Amino acid sequence: MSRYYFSMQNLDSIGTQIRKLREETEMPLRKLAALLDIDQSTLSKIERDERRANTQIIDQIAKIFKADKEMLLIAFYSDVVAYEIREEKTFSEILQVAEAKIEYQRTIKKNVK
Amino acid sequence: MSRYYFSMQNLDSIGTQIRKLREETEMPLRKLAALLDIDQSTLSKIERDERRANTQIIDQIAKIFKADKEMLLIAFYSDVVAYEIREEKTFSEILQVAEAKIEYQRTIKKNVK
DNA sequence: ATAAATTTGGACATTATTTGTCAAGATATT
DNA sequence: AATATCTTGACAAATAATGTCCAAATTTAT
Repeated sequence: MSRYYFSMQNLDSIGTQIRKLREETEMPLRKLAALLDIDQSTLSKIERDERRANTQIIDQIAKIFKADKEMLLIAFYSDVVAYEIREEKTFSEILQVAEAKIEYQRTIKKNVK
Repeated sequence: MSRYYFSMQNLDSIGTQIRKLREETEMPLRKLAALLDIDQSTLSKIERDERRANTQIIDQIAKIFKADKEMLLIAFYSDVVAYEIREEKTFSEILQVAEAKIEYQRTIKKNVK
């Protein structure tokens, strides 16, 4: 159902979600960093939202913990978006217009094909 | 009324909006660039969405053309956001979660004060 | 309580991205 | 055709992101 993520939405940052997945399986940060082929200090910072993850890491995390990749990507991108406009009092309007723009751009693309 | 921007929403990019404002007053690009203290080639690129504007430029544009600064800022930020997630099929969920996160972060801030 | 394992913080070099600037080419206007 | 306007691409400089290391701090196990 299309409102699944809306009703079940998880407001944890992507970093917190990664940390929770890792801790649920009692995997040391050091080991997960090795699996992801990144420095452990980098992973530490990602889990505490001091550094950005990226989609490649999200992808691997989903596989390693058999987690819902789409949900993780939503967490990741919503962090990025929220960070960008968090200080704007019109954040809600900004998001509405952004959505309309994306939809609009897609209808154009379809008609061009 | 709070849904003003929603119903009146302008889906032109910030670049297009700047160009329209400039052309309405028949001001040469060269001259506007001088007022903004940027290179004319940079302004040309901003108007065609090849380079990003910034809030300082938006601010000056609003003053120069006596335009609605808030509307321009919405156009600017919505461009940024739309660009970031335009390829994601879950863009709508991403925006919903981003909004919820910002609201959530603000309630926290208020309670901490 | 101490040792061992784990996580964090900060410095630094490397790489990538953004920004400013210029000059020549293209387009439009007079 | 000359002039004014705008666009394009190249390049350097500034800024930001990323990778890497290691020591300090914290947590866990013995």
